[in-house]
Amino acid sequence: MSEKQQAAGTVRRSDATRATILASARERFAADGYERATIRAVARDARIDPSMVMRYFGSKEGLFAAAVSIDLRLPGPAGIAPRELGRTLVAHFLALWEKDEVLTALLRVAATHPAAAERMRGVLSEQLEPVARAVCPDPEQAPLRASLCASQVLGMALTRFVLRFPASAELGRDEVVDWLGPTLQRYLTAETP
Amino acid sequence: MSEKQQAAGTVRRSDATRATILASARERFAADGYERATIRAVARDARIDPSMVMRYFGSKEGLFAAAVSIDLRLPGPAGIAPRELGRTLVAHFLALWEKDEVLTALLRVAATHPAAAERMRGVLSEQLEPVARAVCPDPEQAPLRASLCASQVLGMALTRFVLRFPASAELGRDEVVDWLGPTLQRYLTAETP
DNA sequence: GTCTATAATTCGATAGAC
DNA sequence: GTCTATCGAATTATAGAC
Repeated sequence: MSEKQQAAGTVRRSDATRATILASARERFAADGYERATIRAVARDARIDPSMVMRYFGSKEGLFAAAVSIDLRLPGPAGIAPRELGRTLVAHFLALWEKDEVLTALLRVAATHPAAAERMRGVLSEQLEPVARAVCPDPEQAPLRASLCASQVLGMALTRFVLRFPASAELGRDEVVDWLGPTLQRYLTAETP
Repeated sequence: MSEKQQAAGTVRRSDATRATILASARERFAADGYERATIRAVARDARIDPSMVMRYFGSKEGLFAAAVSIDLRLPGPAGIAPRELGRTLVAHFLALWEKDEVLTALLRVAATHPAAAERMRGVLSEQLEPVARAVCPDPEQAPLRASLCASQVLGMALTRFVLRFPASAELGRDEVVDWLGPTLQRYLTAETP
């Protein structure tokens, strides 16, 4: 509280710098993963001094945590036609992945960074499980149903945005929805096979 | 050809050392990814000197290439009941993932290592596309059908073996086959949605 | 074949001038 | 707030003794 007061809504120079650093960090983490995304490279992209990154975020871990902080805000099952739930979820996830590089960064880093994997697990299951709990035949199966949906959504994200399989990357958004929608629909609502 | 002759079938000391190094390398790459799997750590696991790894494999790249060299040997579509193709493929992939850590290592490294991603693309699509070409309605769609199958298979491998989502990791093999089998079946044989 | 020593980089993080 | 200089540690890779 000994800091200088800051009126709400104003833009300090430091806020712009922070935002620039975070944008560069997301790009680097999404492109290279955790280890190869160096603070020096992030700083170079943001055209500032590497020591500024440390000043603002304390450490590389702090930078990563700030860069991938996000709120998915999946739509609740209310207001969606039950038969369209699978397609709606796929379309929503697709939009989230393409909006920025936060999820791509999180996925790529999660492959080798335990804390990021934990974060991915929390982000997805905490958002998907409520949906599954609301619509699947047995609410106790919500974690199972949600994890099945996650496996297909993350698998498509992996082949499309991370591994860049041509046939996956070149699919139109509508085609992805048409193919994966029924899969998620079944994972959520079908009786146990 | 100036090397000492080696009768086929005998086991040199160096062959045992090579095999030990490769086993340790697979474990480390599977657990830590490319950057954090250091030659020193591999050597320590194999209880040999780090310089021996360089002597045998020339470089870290060479070690990785040798550690993940594998032949999937997917069963051809011949001899499988067409209606059981999806389930058969899922069961076969599951067995391959659990046989050793080669595929887990390849997947984890592929997230940040372009050469590994290229290898994963080749390994999977070259094995899956022929199957898809033989059974899908329009052979021209084989790459598309194969990439859809890959997205679901790799997605399950990701959540089960790499990110270790509890609900995915605790699934029994039969449950995985029951849930994913129909998905692959549809990706391979369904009419374009 | 095996090991020691070390070269050559590169990284995260810190100290401190301005 | 910004930058220079640098520390200490870790890495891959090489040279060479034994």
